[in-house]
Amino acid sequence: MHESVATPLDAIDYRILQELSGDGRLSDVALGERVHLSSTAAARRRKILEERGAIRGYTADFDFGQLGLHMMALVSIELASQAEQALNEFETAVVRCPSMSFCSFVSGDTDFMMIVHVRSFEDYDRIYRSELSTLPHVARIRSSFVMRRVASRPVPPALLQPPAPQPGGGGGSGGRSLHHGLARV
Amino acid sequence: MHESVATPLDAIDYRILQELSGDGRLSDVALGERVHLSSTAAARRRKILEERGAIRGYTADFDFGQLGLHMMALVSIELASQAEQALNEFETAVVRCPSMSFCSFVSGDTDFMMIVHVRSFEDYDRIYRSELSTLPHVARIRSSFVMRRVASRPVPPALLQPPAPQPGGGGGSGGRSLHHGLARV
DNA sequence: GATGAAAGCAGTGCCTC
DNA sequence: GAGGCACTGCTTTCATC
Repeated sequence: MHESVATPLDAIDYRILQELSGDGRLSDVALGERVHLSSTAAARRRKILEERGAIRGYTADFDFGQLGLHMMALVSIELASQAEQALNEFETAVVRCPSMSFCSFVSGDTDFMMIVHVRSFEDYDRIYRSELSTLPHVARIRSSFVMRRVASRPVPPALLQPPAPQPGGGGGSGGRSLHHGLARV
Repeated sequence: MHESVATPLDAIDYRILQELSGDGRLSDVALGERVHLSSTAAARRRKILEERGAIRGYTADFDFGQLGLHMMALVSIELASQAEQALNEFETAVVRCPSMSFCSFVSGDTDFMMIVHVRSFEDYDRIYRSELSTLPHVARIRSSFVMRRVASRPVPPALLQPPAPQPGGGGGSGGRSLHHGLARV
Protein backbone atom coordinates (compact mmCIF):
# COMPACT_ATOMS: atom_id res chain seq x y z
CA MET A 1 0.00 0.00 0.00
CA HIS A 2 1.58 3.24 -1.07
CA GLU A 3 0.64 5.98 1.27
CA SER A 4 1.82 8.71 -1.05
CA VAL A 5 -0.53 9.80 -3.76
CA ALA A 6 0.74 8.27 -6.96
CA THR A 7 -1.25 10.33 -9.44
CA PRO A 8 -3.13 13.43 -8.41
CA LEU A 9 -6.87 13.40 -8.96
CA ASP A 10 -7.95 15.50 -11.89
CA ALA A 11 -11.07 17.59 -12.34
CA ILE A 12 -13.09 14.72 -13.78
CA ASP A 13 -12.20 12.52 -10.82
CA TYR A 14 -13.54 15.17 -8.51
CA ARG A 15 -16.71 15.44 -10.56
CA ILE A 16 -17.15 11.70 -10.17
CA LEU A 17 -16.66 11.97 -6.43
CA GLN A 18 -19.28 14.71 -6.30
CA GLU A 19 -21.81 12.63 -8.17
CA LEU A 20 -21.18 9.53 -6.08
CA SER A 21 -21.40 11.61 -2.95
CA GLY A 22 -24.88 12.64 -3.99
CA ASP A 23 -25.96 9.18 -5.16
CA GLY A 24 -23.73 6.27 -4.30
CA ARG A 25 -25.80 3.84 -6.36
CA LEU A 26 -25.47 5.79 -9.58
CA SER A 27 -25.05 3.42 -12.52
CA ASP A 28 -21.96 3.79 -14.63
CA VAL A 29 -24.08 4.93 -17.56
CA ALA A 30 -25.70 7.69 -15.53
CA LEU A 31 -22.34 8.58 -14.03
CA GLY A 32 -20.82 8.84 -17.47
CA GLU A 33 -23.59 11.13 -18.66
CA ARG A 34 -23.16 13.45 -15.72
CA VAL A 35 -19.41 13.80 -16.17
CA HIS A 36 -19.57 13.72 -19.98
CA LEU A 37 -17.76 10.44 -20.37
CA SER A 38 -18.72 7.10 -21.80
CA SER A 39 -19.99 4.58 -19.30
CA THR A 40 -16.87 2.48 -19.61
CA ALA A 41 -14.55 5.40 -19.05
CA ALA A 42 -16.60 6.48 -16.05
CA ALA A 43 -16.57 2.95 -14.67
CA ARG A 44 -12.82 2.69 -15.08
CA ARG A 45 -12.23 5.93 -13.24
CA ARG A 46 -14.62 4.90 -10.51
CA LYS A 47 -12.82 1.61 -10.08
CA ILE A 48 -9.43 3.32 -9.91
CA LEU A 49 -10.76 5.70 -7.26
CA GLU A 50 -11.97 2.71 -5.27
CA GLU A 51 -8.71 0.79 -5.65
CA ARG A 52 -6.51 3.67 -4.62
CA GLY A 53 -8.72 4.19 -1.59
CA ALA A 54 -10.05 7.63 -2.40
CA ILE A 55 -13.48 6.00 -2.29
CA ARG A 56 -13.47 3.80 0.79
CA GLY A 57 -16.91 2.34 0.21
CA TYR A 58 -20.56 3.10 -0.17
CA THR A 59 -23.26 3.26 2.43
CA ALA A 60 -26.95 3.84 2.78
CA ASP A 61 -28.15 6.93 4.58
CA PHE A 62 -30.94 6.24 7.05
CA ASP A 63 -33.74 8.12 8.70
CA PHE A 64 -32.75 7.57 12.31
CA GLY A 65 -36.19 8.46 13.55
CA GLN A 66 -37.83 5.73 11.49
CA LEU A 67 -35.32 3.28 12.91
CA GLY A 68 -36.37 4.20 16.41
CA LEU A 69 -33.17 6.14 17.12
CA HIS A 70 -34.76 9.37 18.21
CA MET A 71 -31.81 10.86 20.01
CA MET A 72 -28.26 11.70 19.07
CA ALA A 73 -25.81 12.64 21.77
CA LEU A 74 -22.44 14.35 21.49
CA VAL A 75 -20.32 12.98 24.26
CA SER A 76 -17.01 14.41 25.36
CA ILE A 77 -14.83 12.19 27.46
CA GLU A 78 -11.86 13.24 29.51
CA LEU A 79 -9.47 10.59 30.74
CA ALA A 80 -7.79 10.48 34.10
CA SER A 81 -4.49 9.82 32.38
CA GLN A 82 -3.23 10.71 28.95
CA ALA A 83 -0.44 8.16 29.04
CA GLU A 84 -0.23 6.09 25.92
CA GLN A 85 -1.36 2.94 27.66
CA ALA A 86 -4.46 4.66 28.98
CA LEU A 87 -5.29 6.02 25.54
CA ASN A 88 -4.79 2.62 23.97
CA GLU A 89 -6.92 0.84 26.51
CA PHE A 90 -9.68 3.39 26.19
CA GLU A 91 -9.64 3.22 22.41
CA THR A 92 -9.68 -0.55 22.37
CA ALA A 93 -12.72 -0.51 24.61
CA VAL A 94 -14.60 2.27 22.91
CA VAL A 95 -14.68 0.63 19.49
CA ARG A 96 -16.70 -2.13 21.11
CA CYS A 97 -19.41 0.22 22.32
CA PRO A 98 -22.49 -0.94 20.44
CA SER A 99 -24.08 2.50 20.39
CA MET A 100 -21.02 4.41 19.25
CA SER A 101 -21.15 5.92 15.77
CA PHE A 102 -18.06 8.05 15.87
CA CYS A 103 -15.15 8.56 18.20
CA SER A 104 -12.05 10.65 17.77
CA PHE A 105 -9.12 11.80 19.82
CA VAL A 106 -9.23 15.57 19.82
CA SER A 107 -7.22 18.56 20.84
CA GLY A 108 -8.62 21.08 23.25
CA ASP A 109 -10.14 20.83 26.68
CA THR A 110 -11.29 17.25 26.40
CA ASP A 111 -9.71 14.04 25.14
CA PHE A 112 -12.28 12.19 23.08
CA MET A 113 -15.44 13.20 21.30
CA MET A 114 -18.07 10.61 20.51
CA ILE A 115 -21.36 10.55 18.67
CA VAL A 116 -23.90 8.18 20.13
CA HIS A 117 -27.32 7.26 18.79
CA VAL A 118 -29.96 6.07 21.22
CA ARG A 119 -33.67 5.38 21.19
CA SER A 120 -34.78 7.44 24.17
CA PHE A 121 -33.72 9.10 27.39
CA GLU A 122 -34.15 5.81 29.18
CA ASP A 123 -31.96 4.19 26.60
CA TYR A 124 -29.33 6.88 27.03
CA ASP A 125 -29.37 6.45 30.77
CA ARG A 126 -28.84 2.75 30.37
CA ILE A 127 -26.06 3.20 27.82
CA TYR A 128 -24.41 5.90 29.87
CA ARG A 129 -24.15 3.56 32.80
CA SER A 130 -23.43 0.32 30.97
CA GLU A 131 -21.27 1.45 28.06
CA LEU A 132 -19.82 4.89 28.68
CA SER A 133 -19.05 5.16 32.35
CA THR A 134 -17.47 1.72 32.39
CA LEU A 135 -14.88 2.61 29.77
CA PRO A 136 -11.38 2.44 31.24
CA HIS A 137 -9.62 5.56 32.57
CA VAL A 138 -12.64 7.81 32.15
CA ALA A 139 -12.49 10.80 34.44
CA ARG A 140 -15.32 12.92 33.17
CA ILE A 141 -18.15 12.58 30.70
CA ARG A 142 -20.08 15.52 29.34
CA SER A 143 -23.07 14.94 27.09
CA SER A 144 -25.04 17.30 24.96
CA PHE A 145 -28.02 16.32 22.90
CA VAL A 146 -28.86 17.18 19.35
CA MET A 147 -32.13 19.07 19.48
CA ARG A 148 -32.34 19.62 15.75
CA ARG A 149 -30.12 18.79 12.85
CA VAL A 150 -29.56 21.99 10.92
CA ALA A 151 -27.49 20.50 8.13
CA SER A 152 -25.82 17.21 7.47
CA ARG A 153 -23.88 16.04 4.46
CA PRO A 154 -21.05 13.57 4.03
CA VAL A 155 -18.73 16.08 2.41
CA PRO A 156 -19.57 19.59 1.30
CA PRO A 157 -19.57 19.59 -2.51
CA ALA A 158 -17.44 22.70 -2.43
CA LEU A 159 -14.62 20.65 -0.94
CA LEU A 160 -14.83 17.94 -3.59
CA GLN A 161 -12.72 19.94 -5.96
CA PRO A 162 -9.09 20.06 -6.90
CA PRO A 163 -7.12 22.10 -4.39
CA ALA A 164 -7.12 25.69 -5.58
CA PRO A 165 -3.75 27.14 -6.43
CA GLN A 166 -2.53 29.35 -3.62
CA PRO A 167 -2.64 33.08 -4.26
CA GLY A 168 0.82 34.59 -4.44
CA GLY A 169 2.28 32.24 -6.98
CA GLY A 170 5.00 30.13 -5.41
CA GLY A 171 3.45 29.60 -2.01
CA GLY A 172 2.12 26.15 -2.65
CA SER A 173 1.03 25.40 0.91
CA GLY A 174 -2.37 24.14 -0.05
CA GLY A 175 -3.09 20.54 0.48
CA ARG A 176 0.08 18.57 0.62
CA SER A 177 2.28 19.99 3.32
CA LEU A 178 0.42 18.79 6.38
CA HIS A 179 1.12 15.14 6.64
CA HIS A 180 3.08 15.51 9.84
CA GLY A 181 1.27 15.35 13.12
CA LEU A 182 -2.24 14.84 11.84
CA ALA A 183 -3.21 11.35 10.91
CA ARG A 184 -5.60 10.98 8.05
CA VAL A 185 -8.94 12.24 9.15
CA MET B 1 -52.75 10.55 13.46
CA HIS B 2 -52.23 6.99 12.61
CA GLU B 3 -49.91 7.46 9.67
CA SER B 4 -46.74 7.95 11.64
CA VAL B 5 -45.89 4.27 11.82
CA ALA B 6 -47.41 2.67 8.76
CA THR B 7 -45.95 -0.78 9.08
CA PRO B 8 -43.20 -1.63 11.49
CA LEU B 9 -39.99 -2.88 9.97
CA ASP B 10 -39.50 -6.57 10.45
CA ALA B 11 -36.29 -8.50 11.08
CA ILE B 12 -35.58 -8.98 7.37
CA ASP B 13 -35.92 -5.26 6.76
CA TYR B 14 -33.33 -4.61 9.42
CA ARG B 15 -31.04 -7.22 7.89
CA ILE B 16 -31.35 -5.38 4.57
CA LEU B 17 -30.52 -2.09 6.25
CA GLN B 18 -27.46 -3.68 7.82
CA GLU B 19 -26.23 -5.01 4.51
CA LEU B 20 -26.81 -1.71 2.70
CA SER B 21 -25.12 0.12 5.51
CA GLY B 22 -22.04 -2.00 4.92
CA ASP B 23 -22.21 -1.80 1.14
CA GLY B 24 -24.62 0.66 -0.39
CA ARG B 25 -23.94 -0.55 -3.92
CA LEU B 26 -24.88 -4.15 -3.23
CA SER B 27 -26.77 -5.62 -6.18
CA ASP B 28 -30.23 -6.99 -5.55
CA VAL B 29 -28.96 -10.48 -6.31
CA ALA B 30 -26.19 -10.22 -3.72
CA LEU B 31 -28.56 -8.56 -1.26
CA GLY B 32 -31.02 -11.39 -1.69
CA GLU B 33 -28.34 -13.97 -1.05
CA ARG B 34 -27.26 -12.27 2.15
CA VAL B 35 -30.74 -12.03 3.59
CA HIS B 36 -31.84 -15.41 2.16
CA LEU B 37 -34.38 -14.00 -0.22
CA SER B 38 -34.72 -14.04 -3.98
CA SER B 39 -33.39 -11.00 -5.78
CA THR B 40 -36.87 -9.81 -6.63
CA ALA B 41 -38.11 -10.04 -3.07
CA ALA B 42 -35.01 -8.27 -1.82
CA ALA B 43 -35.39 -5.57 -4.45
CA ARG B 44 -39.03 -5.07 -3.54
CA ARG B 45 -38.20 -4.63 0.12
CA ARG B 46 -35.33 -2.30 -0.67
CA LYS B 47 -37.61 -0.16 -2.79
CA ILE B 48 -40.24 -0.02 -0.08
CA LEU B 49 -37.62 1.04 2.44
CA GLU B 50 -36.55 3.80 0.07
CA GLU B 51 -40.08 4.95 -0.64
CA ARG B 52 -41.10 5.13 2.97
CA GLY B 53 -37.96 7.14 3.69
CA ALA B 54 -36.23 4.71 6.01
CA ILE B 55 -33.42 4.76 3.46
CA ARG B 56 -32.89 8.38 2.54
CA GLY B 57 -30.25 7.75 -0.07
CA TYR B 58 -26.85 6.32 -0.74
CA THR B 59 -23.49 7.96 -0.60
CA ALA B 60 -19.84 7.23 -1.18
CA ASP B 61 -17.48 7.27 1.74
CA PHE B 62 -14.23 9.09 1.04
CA ASP B 63 -10.71 9.13 2.34
CA PHE B 64 -10.52 12.78 3.31
CA GLY B 65 -6.75 12.72 3.39
CA GLN B 66 -6.53 11.68 -0.24
CA LEU B 67 -8.89 14.50 -1.11
CA GLY B 68 -6.56 17.00 0.48
CA LEU B 69 -8.80 17.53 3.50
CA HIS B 70 -6.24 16.78 6.18
CA MET B 71 -8.02 18.41 9.08
CA MET B 72 -11.39 18.00 10.70
CA ALA B 73 -12.52 20.52 13.28
CA LEU B 74 -15.30 20.26 15.82
CA VAL B 75 -16.62 23.76 16.27
CA SER B 76 -18.95 24.84 19.03
CA ILE B 77 -20.73 28.11 18.52
CA GLU B 78 -22.51 30.12 21.15
CA LEU B 79 -24.86 32.88 20.05
CA ALA B 80 -25.28 36.26 21.68
CA SER B 81 -29.03 35.75 21.65
CA GLN B 82 -31.15 32.64 21.68
CA ALA B 83 -34.23 34.43 20.43
CA GLU B 84 -35.95 32.61 17.63
CA GLN B 85 -35.02 35.22 15.08
CA ALA B 86 -31.35 34.97 15.98
CA LEU B 87 -31.46 31.19 15.73
CA ASN B 88 -33.21 31.36 12.38
CA GLU B 89 -30.80 33.87 10.94
CA PHE B 90 -27.82 31.89 12.14
CA GLU B 91 -29.18 28.65 10.72
CA THR B 92 -30.00 30.20 7.39
CA ALA B 93 -26.46 31.49 7.14
CA VAL B 94 -24.70 28.38 8.38
CA VAL B 95 -26.15 26.07 5.77
CA ARG B 96 -24.37 28.19 3.19
CA CYS B 97 -20.96 27.65 4.72
CA PRO B 98 -19.05 25.79 2.02
CA SER B 99 -16.84 23.96 4.49
CA MET B 100 -19.59 22.82 6.83
CA SER B 101 -20.32 19.10 6.92
CA PHE B 102 -22.62 18.97 9.88
CA CYS B 103 -24.39 21.45 12.10
CA SER B 104 -26.90 20.88 14.83
CA PHE B 105 -28.62 22.82 17.54
CA VAL B 106 -27.66 21.21 20.80
CA SER B 107 -28.49 21.28 24.45
CA GLY B 108 -25.82 22.01 27.02
CA ASP B 109 -23.34 24.79 27.44
CA THR B 110 -23.19 25.84 23.82
CA ASP B 111 -25.77 26.43 21.11
CA PHE B 112 -24.53 24.82 17.91
CA MET B 113 -22.02 22.14 17.13
CA MET B 114 -20.47 21.96 13.70
CA ILE B 115 -18.09 19.64 11.91
CA VAL B 116 -15.82 21.39 9.45
CA HIS B 117 -13.35 19.82 7.02
CA VAL B 118 -10.38 21.89 5.89
CA ARG B 119 -7.16 21.32 4.02
CA SER B 120 -4.66 22.84 6.41
CA PHE B 121 -4.15 25.18 9.34
CA GLU B 122 -3.89 28.06 6.89
CA ASP B 123 -7.16 26.97 5.38
CA TYR B 124 -8.80 26.78 8.77
CA ASP B 125 -7.59 30.23 9.65
CA ARG B 126 -9.05 31.58 6.44
CA ILE B 127 -12.35 29.77 6.93
CA TYR B 128 -12.56 30.78 10.57
CA ARG B 129 -12.34 34.41 9.58
CA SER B 130 -14.34 34.33 6.36
CA GLU B 131 -17.04 31.77 7.11
CA LEU B 132 -17.39 31.17 10.83
CA SER B 133 -16.79 34.46 12.58
CA THR B 134 -18.98 36.32 10.12
CA LEU B 135 -22.05 34.21 10.90
CA PRO B 136 -24.79 36.36 12.43
CA HIS B 137 -25.24 36.59 16.21
CA VAL B 138 -22.12 34.60 17.01
CA ALA B 139 -20.81 35.35 20.48
CA ARG B 140 -18.18 32.70 20.93
CA ILE B 141 -16.49 30.07 18.82
CA ARG B 142 -14.53 27.18 20.28
CA SER B 143 -12.68 24.79 18.00
CA SER B 144 -11.10 21.49 18.70
CA PHE B 145 -9.28 19.44 16.11
CA VAL B 146 -9.53 15.77 15.40
CA MET B 147 -6.07 14.35 15.97
CA ARG B 148 -7.04 10.80 15.13
CA ARG B 149 -10.24 9.07 14.19
CA VAL B 150 -10.69 6.17 16.55
CA ALA B 151 -13.84 4.80 14.95
CA SER B 152 -16.34 5.95 12.42
CA ARG B 153 -19.39 4.24 11.04
CA PRO B 154 -22.69 5.50 9.67
CA VAL B 155 -24.81 3.55 12.12
CA PRO B 156 -23.65 0.93 14.57
CA PRO B 157 -24.90 -2.43 13.27
CA ALA B 158 -26.13 -3.21 16.75
CA LEU B 159 -28.67 -0.43 16.40
CA LEU B 160 -29.95 -1.69 13.06
CA GLN B 161 -32.20 -4.19 14.74
CA PRO B 162 -35.82 -4.29 15.73
CA PRO B 163 -36.37 -2.45 19.01
CA ALA B 164 -35.96 -4.90 21.82
CA PRO B 165 -39.13 -5.83 23.68
CA GLN B 166 -39.73 -3.83 26.82
CA PRO B 167 -38.26 -5.41 29.95
CA GLY B 168 -40.89 -7.01 32.12
CA GLY B 169 -42.96 -7.99 29.16
CA GLY B 170 -41.66 -11.40 28.40
CA GLY B 171 -39.02 -10.88 25.77
CA GLY B 172 -36.46 -13.59 25.60
CA SER B 173 -35.11 -12.85 22.16
CA GLY B 174 -32.30 -10.66 23.28
CA GLY B 175 -29.44 -12.99 22.63
CA ARG B 176 -27.74 -10.82 20.10
CA SER B 177 -24.06 -11.07 19.53
CA LEU B 178 -22.08 -7.92 19.07
CA HIS B 179 -19.37 -9.35 16.92
CA HIS B 180 -19.85 -6.96 14.05
CA GLY B 181 -16.57 -5.46 13.12
CA LEU B 182 -16.30 -1.81 12.40
CA ALA B 183 -17.10 -1.23 8.82
CA ARG B 184 -14.56 1.50 8.43
CA VAL B 185 -12.30 3.13 10.92
C1' DG C 1 -11.18 7.14 -24.42
C1' DA C 2 -14.24 4.36 -27.60
C1' DT C 3 -16.35 0.05 -29.46
C1' DG C 4 -18.72 -4.45 -29.59
C1' DA C 5 -19.64 -9.03 -27.73
C1' DA C 6 -20.70 -11.76 -23.67
C1' DA C 7 -22.09 -12.15 -19.00
C1' DG C 8 -24.73 -10.47 -15.33
C1' DC C 9 -28.41 -7.82 -13.46
C1' DA C 10 -32.89 -5.24 -12.78
C1' DG C 11 -37.75 -4.97 -13.68
C1' DT C 12 -42.22 -6.95 -14.81
C1' DG C 13 -46.06 -10.23 -14.76
C1' DC C 14 -47.73 -14.38 -13.07
C1' DC C 15 -47.98 -18.10 -10.07
C1' DT C 16 -47.58 -20.50 -5.41
C1' DC C 17 -47.79 -20.64 -0.48
C1' DG D 1 -49.75 -10.37 1.71
C1' DA D 2 -45.26 -12.04 0.71
C1' DG D 3 -41.93 -14.95 -1.79
C1' DG D 4 -40.26 -17.25 -5.98
C1' DC D 5 -39.68 -18.02 -11.07
C1' DA D 6 -39.16 -16.87 -15.93
C1' DC D 7 -38.77 -13.70 -19.35
C1' DT D 8 -37.14 -9.35 -21.46
C1' DG D 9 -34.31 -5.43 -21.93
C1' DC D 10 -30.39 -2.91 -19.75
C1' DT D 11 -26.12 -2.50 -17.70
C1' DT D 12 -21.68 -3.81 -16.71
C1' DT D 13 -17.41 -5.98 -17.92
C1' DC D 14 -13.63 -7.25 -20.70
C1' DA D 15 -11.66 -7.95 -24.61
C1' DT D 16 -9.61 -4.92 -28.51
C1' DC D 17 -8.41 -0.83 -31.11
